[in-house]
Amino acid sequence: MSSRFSPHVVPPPAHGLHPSGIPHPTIVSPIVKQEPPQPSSSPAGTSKSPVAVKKEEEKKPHIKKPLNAFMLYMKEMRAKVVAECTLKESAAINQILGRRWHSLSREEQAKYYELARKERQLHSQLYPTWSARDNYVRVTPPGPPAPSWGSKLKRLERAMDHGRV
DNA sequence: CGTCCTTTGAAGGAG
DNA sequence: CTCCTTCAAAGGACG
Repeated sequence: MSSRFSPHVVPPPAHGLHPSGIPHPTIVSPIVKQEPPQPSSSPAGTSKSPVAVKKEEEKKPHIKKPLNAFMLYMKEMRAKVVAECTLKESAAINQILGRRWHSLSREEQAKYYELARKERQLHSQLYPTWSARDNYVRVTPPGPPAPSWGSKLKRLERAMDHGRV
């Protein structure tokens, strides 16, 4: 199995572009938003270089985690569900998506599982050194909970539901 | 303008 | 190995 890939593997993604020429959505530039018009200052000074930054990780463009099967399913069906419902709240839509997910047949679910496999495999080939922890912002405090953790505790409360009944 | 709420899956981290 | 925690999408609601 390990020999599946040609020995000519080229780990260094010097080019952020996918071999197909299609950039991956996982690549998010650190600065995507164009700041609003600024009075005074030097508007002309900063000539907008259309090129330069676009999808290269010159710096560290917060590479997102690869989407799992359900997330991929959500991306496709969400628009449809929203079109049929007057709701737009993701929280409610996601509940419907989750329900519909159970309605899928094995082959249908398998389709998304395999698709997610490719996403992960592609992600790993584009960023072999990337780690899921790189996106971690919330960290579990090693010691006892500090008083500043009031809001964060809500997360822990949900976590309790998972392992605690 | 940031966080919540909500879903499942992945994966790291701790034990 | 098992169990726990965080992030992925994502859009109104809320502070």
